Amino acid sequence: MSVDLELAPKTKRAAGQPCCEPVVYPDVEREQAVRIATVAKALGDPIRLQLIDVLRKHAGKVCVCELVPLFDLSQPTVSHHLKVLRDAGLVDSERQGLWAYYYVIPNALQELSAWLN
Amino acid sequence: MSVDLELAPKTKRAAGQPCCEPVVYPDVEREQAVRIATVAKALGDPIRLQLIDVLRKHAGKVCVCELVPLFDLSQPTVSHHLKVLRDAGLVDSERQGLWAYYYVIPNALQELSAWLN
DNA sequence: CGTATCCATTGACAAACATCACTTCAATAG
DNA sequence: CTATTGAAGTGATGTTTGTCAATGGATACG
Repeated sequence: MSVDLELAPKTKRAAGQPCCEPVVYPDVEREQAVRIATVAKALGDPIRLQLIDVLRKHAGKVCVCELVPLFDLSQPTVSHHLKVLRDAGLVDSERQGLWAYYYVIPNALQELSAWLN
Repeated sequence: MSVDLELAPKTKRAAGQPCCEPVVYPDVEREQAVRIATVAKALGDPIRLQLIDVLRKHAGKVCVCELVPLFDLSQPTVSHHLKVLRDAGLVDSERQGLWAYYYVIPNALQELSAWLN
């Protein structure tokens, strides 16, 4: 992110004076923040976090029919969470006949991870 | 997380047979998932992500009056986001006279970061 | 005192979200 | 072709979220 803002000095001031200098926020940072926050938001549900966890641990493609019984949720609800993860760019799926196999998109978590470290 | 589940083999099967073996989901994992998802959820808004970013970059305590002008938001809204971050255990604040200074709680992001890596 | 300032809280409201029952679609089996 | 099955889509519903205007509480200043 590298928000290189010179924040105003944190000193007390006389009444009537403005607290801080006006600060301009760079738009570039904002776009990156939106991207990272989108990923974080998708992970911000325990079910989805566990879905990603299972998919990552399995290191391959996992059938939806194996994912549904892991949770105490209806099949459409699990399907909905998978769609949220797909819309956020974290997973993708592949159909083989009746079955649908999901997998984590490589490096999808990288920008968030890099920002955290 | 280490979800050590033996997922059912992803082989096709005859009609009338159940798709997967019943799988039990361990409760311990669930609690950790809830904790990590709580942190991720708090970061799942661009404003809050930028707030955390500024607080981390500044490596100290930052006055609210310096944070508000960074965003095109009303002061109560910024205050609300700071409260969400505090409720999630990511930041804490300290009052000095009229001013309130926020800072990132050390290691608050560690469990999420560790899970991602 | 009285007034100004910083910040949090409240109330309100539209938008987004999580969930389920129901339905639809595609593909396979018989 | 028909019936069955896996998975996605729809509609409805109750909850949560993001935002602001208005208010309140505490502190500093004169």
